[in-house]
Amino acid sequence: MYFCTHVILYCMTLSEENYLKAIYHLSAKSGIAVTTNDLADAMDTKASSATDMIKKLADKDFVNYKKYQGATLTKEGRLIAASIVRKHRLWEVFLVEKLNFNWDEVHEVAEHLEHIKSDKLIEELDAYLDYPTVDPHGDPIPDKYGEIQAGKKVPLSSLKPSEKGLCVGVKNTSKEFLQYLDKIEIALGIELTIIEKEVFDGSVTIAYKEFQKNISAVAAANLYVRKI
Amino acid sequence: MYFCTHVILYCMTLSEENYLKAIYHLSAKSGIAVTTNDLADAMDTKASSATDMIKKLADKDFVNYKKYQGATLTKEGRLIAASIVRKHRLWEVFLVEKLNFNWDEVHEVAEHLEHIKSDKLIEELDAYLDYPTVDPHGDPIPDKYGEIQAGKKVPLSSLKPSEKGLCVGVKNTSKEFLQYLDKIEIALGIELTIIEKEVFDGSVTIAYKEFQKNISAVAAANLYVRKI
DNA sequence: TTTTAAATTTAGACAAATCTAAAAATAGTT
DNA sequence: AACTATTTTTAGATTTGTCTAAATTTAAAA
Ligand SMILES: [Mn+2]
Ligand SMILES: [Mn+2]
Ligand SMILES: [Mn+2]
Ligand SMILES: [Mn+2]
Repeated sequence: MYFCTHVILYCMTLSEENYLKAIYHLSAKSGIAVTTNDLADAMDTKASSATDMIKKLADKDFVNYKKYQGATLTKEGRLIAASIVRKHRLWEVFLVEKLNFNWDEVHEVAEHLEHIKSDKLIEELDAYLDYPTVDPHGDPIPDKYGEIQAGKKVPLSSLKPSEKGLCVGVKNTSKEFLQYLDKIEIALGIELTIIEKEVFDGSVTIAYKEFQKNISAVAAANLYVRKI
Repeated sequence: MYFCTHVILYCMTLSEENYLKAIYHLSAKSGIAVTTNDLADAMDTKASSATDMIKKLADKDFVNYKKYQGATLTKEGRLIAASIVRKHRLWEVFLVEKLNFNWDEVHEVAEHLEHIKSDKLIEELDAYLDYPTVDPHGDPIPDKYGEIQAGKKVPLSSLKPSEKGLCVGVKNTSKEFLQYLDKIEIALGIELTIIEKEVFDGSVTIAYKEFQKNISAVAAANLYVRKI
């Protein structure tokens, strides 16, 4: 018995899946209905295109929509979106763990792999990877029911001097930031201790491994830790 | 340095790739130019659609085309088609070797995976699978230059009594035939000896493993062996 | 409250890939 | 060679996802 077979039967187009996923991510961030403009920005299209697609998704009962009021996911829409995110993140784990990809190289390929439709494929891949719970960027992998068990991660910038955190994820996943972290040898699973916070620019001095370094407020805000 | 980067830049559509692959398979079979009707049949579309696509591929210099004369691949078209077949067959190996798929389950998923565009992905996959030369059905995997080193396989039906063959592939790849082979415990790599050929219906009695069985002329014609 | 600005939707157009129906070319047959 | 049947191409229509430009609605400001 594999993941949401009853839903996959709806046989969505590539575009429908990508819009649904964008709505999923945007509404997770804001908590409220996703606006047409935000959706268009996220999808790199125009507002009129977003409106068209929202209507189509509403027709299929994947989103709730009232004119001028933005869109929210229905239970079914959320499940489909979560399954796409699940696939995306499992493939990212595969690429890093098995195929020697670096964590800054996986996203683009995963954008395509996430649309492959096969329940057996994704369940076998999950097993093959030994049921990972987070992807290479520390983002949680929804289970086959679309649920994520969130370890409550906080930005490093929220910690105070002498507090310790386990590095569990990144907010910004740009190549530039990931490569910066590589350069200063910060990776997921590393323990960080806050030494000092500079008042005037928010930069943070942290100790980890054998290092003690100062990172900018921007960097600290984009690195997630779990307090320990 | 990965496979035909200069070609992938052409950024083909899904449909273009599938037509090109169909022309590749059809022309390999017949040796001559692929007709519009044959192509339409293979693609499960109408002749008019095949004509349209042939024209588009000819515009892009992937096929040679003169009205009413059918289509042949250009060097560039053949390279792209071979790269898609290469990806298809490597993914089939992956699914069987790593994800516990049976050989009758892989084709449909591979039809989708073959369109994922990433040179690094496919080269790393190739290495991860230890550079296989044939897929789970015994079909050869083109190398990164589109070349296949064909082990000259012949249908089992062409062997005479007392001749031996190593089972290396199947012609018919339908679920039904593959499951039939599973049932009678014939798999790739098995040694077969012809005991007797029935004149009136062409059926063949073969010995393999601990068995001696009679298979139909149709089955024998669809099982490839390499004489030993 | 009126006016202005911003966000959203509608209307109409376009490219890609397909179809049906009709025309044109080729191949086969008398 | 002339006729017929088959194959192939063209013409015109349709669906999907996109766009621009214009109209409408909502939000903000005066
Ligand atoms: Mn990603
Ligand atoms: Mn990720
Ligand atoms: Mn196959
Ligand atoms: Mn195969």
